[in-house]
Amino acid sequence: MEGERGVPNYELQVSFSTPQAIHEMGFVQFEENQVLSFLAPAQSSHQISQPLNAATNSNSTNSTAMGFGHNDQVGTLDPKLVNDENCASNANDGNNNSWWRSSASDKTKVKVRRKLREPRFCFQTRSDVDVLDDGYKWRKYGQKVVKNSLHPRSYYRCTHNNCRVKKRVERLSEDCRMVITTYEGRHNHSPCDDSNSSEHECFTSF
DNA sequence: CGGATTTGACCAGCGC
DNA sequence: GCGCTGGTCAAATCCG
Repeated sequence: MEGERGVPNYELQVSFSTPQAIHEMGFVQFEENQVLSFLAPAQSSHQISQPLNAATNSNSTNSTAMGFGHNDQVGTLDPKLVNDENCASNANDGNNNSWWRSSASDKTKVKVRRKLREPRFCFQTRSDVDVLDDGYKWRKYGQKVVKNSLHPRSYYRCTHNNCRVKKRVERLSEDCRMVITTYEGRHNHSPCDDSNSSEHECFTSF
């Protein structure tokens, strides 16, 4: 399903929380109240780096990958979530690499899991494929029909060891070609080279 | 056969 | 307290 590595024709909308930049670039506000996005010209996806620099020059340039460092959350999160992250991130760091599937089925771990919230970043893309080739390898671990959406939401995790980055992918009900990708967390590794496409160059430049 | 995906069940959080 | 919803788990299934 994740499969089609072919020639996706992305039209990128990257979500930021810098209203100024959004305004200047003619960004379009995205559904999550504090998450904003811009629309890059179709078939010229690489131009994304330009607005990205403008929007992210204050931080994240040393980010190893599109992990959107903790500093990058720039208000895309509601205070509660931020609070949770602050509380939970320490406990999260340095865990073993199989924190989500540790056969331990004790409820306490589940509880802890629920509290963990990483910085989130939203993309809105126009694409025929659900999963953008961002250079990372993802494993699908769930799919859910969400309310007010005609399309199911898919849940992915980065397959790299010790990397807990997750992403959600869903299509807009109003426009089934629009794909909303929400990244959660930060990659602690470089993108894998299993893709020779250049798309992930622009993604990883975040 | 091993890894990836699907899918139903379970659970926590939230609003009423 | 209860029901709804989103997020995750894990067994079953699929696929290369």
